[in-house]
Amino acid sequence: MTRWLDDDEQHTWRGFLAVNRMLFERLERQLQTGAGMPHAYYEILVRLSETPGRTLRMSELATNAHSSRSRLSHAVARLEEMGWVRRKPCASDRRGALAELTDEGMAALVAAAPGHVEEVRAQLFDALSAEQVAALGEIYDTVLAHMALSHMAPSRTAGPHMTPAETNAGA
Amino acid sequence: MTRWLDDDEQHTWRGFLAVNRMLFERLERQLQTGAGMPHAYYEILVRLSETPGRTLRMSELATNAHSSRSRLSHAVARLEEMGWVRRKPCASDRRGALAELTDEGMAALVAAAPGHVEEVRAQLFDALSAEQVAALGEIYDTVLAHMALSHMAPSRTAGPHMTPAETNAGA
DNA sequence: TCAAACGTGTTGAGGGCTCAACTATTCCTA
DNA sequence: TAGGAATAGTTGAGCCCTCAACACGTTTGA
Repeated sequence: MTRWLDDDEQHTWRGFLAVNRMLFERLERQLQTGAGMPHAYYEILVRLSETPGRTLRMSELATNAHSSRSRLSHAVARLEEMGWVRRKPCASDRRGALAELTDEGMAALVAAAPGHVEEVRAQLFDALSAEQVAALGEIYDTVLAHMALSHMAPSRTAGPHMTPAETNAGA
Repeated sequence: MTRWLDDDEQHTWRGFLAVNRMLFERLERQLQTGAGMPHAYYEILVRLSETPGRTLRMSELATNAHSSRSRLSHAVARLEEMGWVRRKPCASDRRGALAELTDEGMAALVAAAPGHVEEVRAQLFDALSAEQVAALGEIYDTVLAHMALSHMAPSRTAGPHMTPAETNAGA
């Protein structure tokens, strides 16, 4: 019943896993030692910095930074301790909260950016041609569109993943 | 000085980040609720299951599963508690340790695999044509080859510690 | 031969994340 | 316009991971 991965899919999937783990490990290390923050925090600062007024509702920030509400709440608490973000009440909705990037936070981001971009370049883009970069971007767009759809469509039946080798595909 | 990302690169990079966070979030959730293990542990079980004798040296297992030694050590401790893996001394090198997949561990993997594969398919491969799958696999191969090289031939010019490099907006 | 260097694996502290439960506010509708 | 449902955000427990330090076995070279 299970639609196991064929050889091409298996190969691509293992490449995906390897690239992701290695790339993120290196990015995290670079950001942590070079700028004292994990990548998730960097992303939060970036999104705030791109917003006019450098201020966003928590929930909107969560969406932009691909974060859960809970994760963002913990993260902003930490970022507040560091003095990089400030919480403010939301005038139009008293349930809400606003997160505002402080000048110190902006400075931390400006200081972190060059080293981070260099690492992304060194690990990823330096390996790829312009055509490959474009192709990769299109593939990601396709996947994102698909994920957004499947998020609304229901019915997840049980099904399998990597073949446990010894059981053979049967497993 | 900084070689910022151009528009295509920026677009691809943001797609990469979005796909990765969403995909892993869904995979982790599926595996956790469906099989009671995080993806990192699933990967460890897979690598062991693929080895004749279902046994590997810790360091080799770490490499295969894209794990640090420390992470693997913690993980195997946990997997031992669950009864899915057993540690054994290594005869040829008394520093070493072997990790062996137990029958219970194999059963857990066989039970977990269908649901996991289905999720990978639903979230990723169902969105892509065979050509896209192949193209993606080649791109990952390229990146992996590049990463392996840059790992040995260092000379990261900017140095591991970046001085908060004053300048430039961007982010 | 034996000490220094190296390799292998473990440990514990600390931090980030998920999950579920919770408070507070706003929306919806009868 | 009250009451329930939905939304916004927070919190704490528990788990996983990283980092640095450690223990111990092996290799090397003077």
